[in-house]
Order: sequence, then structure tokens, then C-alpha cells
Amino acid sequence: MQISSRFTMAIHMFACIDTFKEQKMTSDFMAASIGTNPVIIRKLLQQLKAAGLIEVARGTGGVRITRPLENITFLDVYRAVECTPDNELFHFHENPNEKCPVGRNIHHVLDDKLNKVQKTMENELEAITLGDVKKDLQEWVSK
Amino acid sequence: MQISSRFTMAIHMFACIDTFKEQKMTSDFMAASIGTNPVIIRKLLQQLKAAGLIEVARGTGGVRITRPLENITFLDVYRAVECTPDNELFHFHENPNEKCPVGRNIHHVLDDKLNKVQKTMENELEAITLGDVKKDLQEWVSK
DNA sequence: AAAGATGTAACTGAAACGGTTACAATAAAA
DNA sequence: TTTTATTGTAACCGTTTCAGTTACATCTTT
Repeated sequence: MQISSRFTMAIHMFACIDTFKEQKMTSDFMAASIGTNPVIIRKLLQQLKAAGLIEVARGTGGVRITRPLENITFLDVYRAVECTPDNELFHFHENPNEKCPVGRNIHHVLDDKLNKVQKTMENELEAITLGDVKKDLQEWVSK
Repeated sequence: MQISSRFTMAIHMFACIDTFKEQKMTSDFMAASIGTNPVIIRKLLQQLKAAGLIEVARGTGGVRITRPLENITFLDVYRAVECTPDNELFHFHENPNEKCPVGRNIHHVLDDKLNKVQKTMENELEAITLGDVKKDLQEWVSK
């Protein structure tokens, strides 16, 4: 399975908020830029708000990013919008046979290895920030 | 989203085939060890066969692993059983607005970064082999 | 021919995804 | 105070994937 497009949409939202910081940023505007429905954006806004990454002005509209972009990592965004049960990247089959020597031990054997892969991926996500996106976006826009 | 349990089931299958190599390994046996349905196993067998990792004896039954376990990586198994469109880990939203400076460039900006994360994860999967699983499983079983 | 296995089609229920409509709640402006 | 613009959220929808299940054709050996 793929990581849902909520992740790239959320990053796109941050890019909009920052790029057009002179204007009030609404869900309609972002929906138009991303190419989706405003309600999708508002649901994402709620997830990002719950994660403490933004503040949303009800009624009047407008979004404020709560931290400098360099202090918001891809992992922060990923965790905010991606719903993986127990934060587990791998879904382990749930009923291995305890009477079989393989079934009884496969979990012990695999858990460490799978956690290591997940941890490596999360470290990589953590090494990229929205500040990097801002910087690269400015370069592309000015081309 | 999570990586499907087909991945851990497939590794479990290899562990069965190797651990019980004295006997003929059938889909019924593996289904019992994994705790699922034989047809699930047979579908996985087809995917692993298509990837060239095993040979399945039709009619008579039995599975042969085509390479030494140390030469089969988690990435081989992952690619064999996980169906991600275009091998892309991240699902990019598909209709960014070309008229918006952000929408027009977001793909350029993110592609490299997302590919890097994916590549890192794949490298980590590639560093673990079924030989490692065999070794650790033997330790656990003999406890 | 019988037995035992794989290969595969067809179906199911559940969950997640992305989207859509509708509307209540809110805040500011007129 | 009314209007306007916006967010918040519930209730759907169609699609896809997942894991499972039944049924049965096919194959190989006995």
C-alpha cells in the first residue's frame, strides 16, 4: 500500500500558507491550488491543528503556522495526517499458530528487523523540513 | 496506510519451507502455521514464483526455494508481494493547479525528497535477508 | 481411476481513500 | 443587527484494497 496523498497535500498546504503569507489563506484557495475539495482541506487543517502545527481562525478564516518552517519536519506532517494503527508501518499477520515452532517464534524474530526499517525511514523523514521545501520552491518559482 | 500482512506472511512461508525442509511443504500446512486460508497461501506462492524466488510443484505439491536464503532480501520479498503502483511509496495528489506557482512546482520540489526517503527504506530492506531470519529463528526455537 | 495437491475465478465483508453535499457555528464587516 | 464569509462536521458516495472463503478445473503420482 501507498502512503496516502494526504501527506503531499499537507505539505502543499504549508507551501501555500507560507508563499501567500500576505493574504488570508482559506480552504477554498488551497483546494484550488491542490486540485481537490475544500472539505478535504478542512479535514487536513483539523489534523494539523490537532498536531499543534497550525492554528486556524474560525469564522474569519486564515491559518497561522505555529513554528518556524525549519522546525517542522516531514515526520511531524506524516504523523499528523497518516493514520497507521499503533504507529506500526508493517501490518503483522495476527494469528500465527502457537503450536508450530515457526508460528510461535516468527514475531520475536521479525519485530526487531521491522522496527529497524521503520525507524530508518522515520529518521529520514525527520531530516527533511518544511524549510527545505520553502527554499527549493523559491528556486523553482524564480526560474 | 500500513504495508500489508502479505509481507510478513511471505517471510513466514519461507521460514516454514526451510525449517521443515525434510517434508513436502503444502499450502495447507503453511496456512495452518500462519493462521489463514490455504488460498491466501497459494496466491502468495504465485507472487513469489512470478518473482523467481520459488518453484512450486503443481499436482504433487511442494515448494523449492531457488536461491540460498542469504541471497533473498526483504526487499525481494517486499517487491514480490506488495502492489504499489509504479513502485511509488508515496501517493502524490494528482491534480495540482498549474496556474498556481505552488501547484506548478510542488512536484519538482517534493519528488527528490520523497524518492530519497523511499530509497533509504529500500536500502534498509535490502540489508536484511532470509538468512538472518533463519539464524535468529534457530536461536529462538532452541531456547 | 483415485487421491492429493495446485491454480484460479468468483464472491464476500470490512476498511480506507478521496470526494461531495449540506448545514450549523462563528467572527467580522456593513 | 443583519449580512457575508468562513470554518467545523456529519452524512453520505463510489472505488479500491485487503483478507478470507467456496468451488472447481487442472495436474501429477500412485
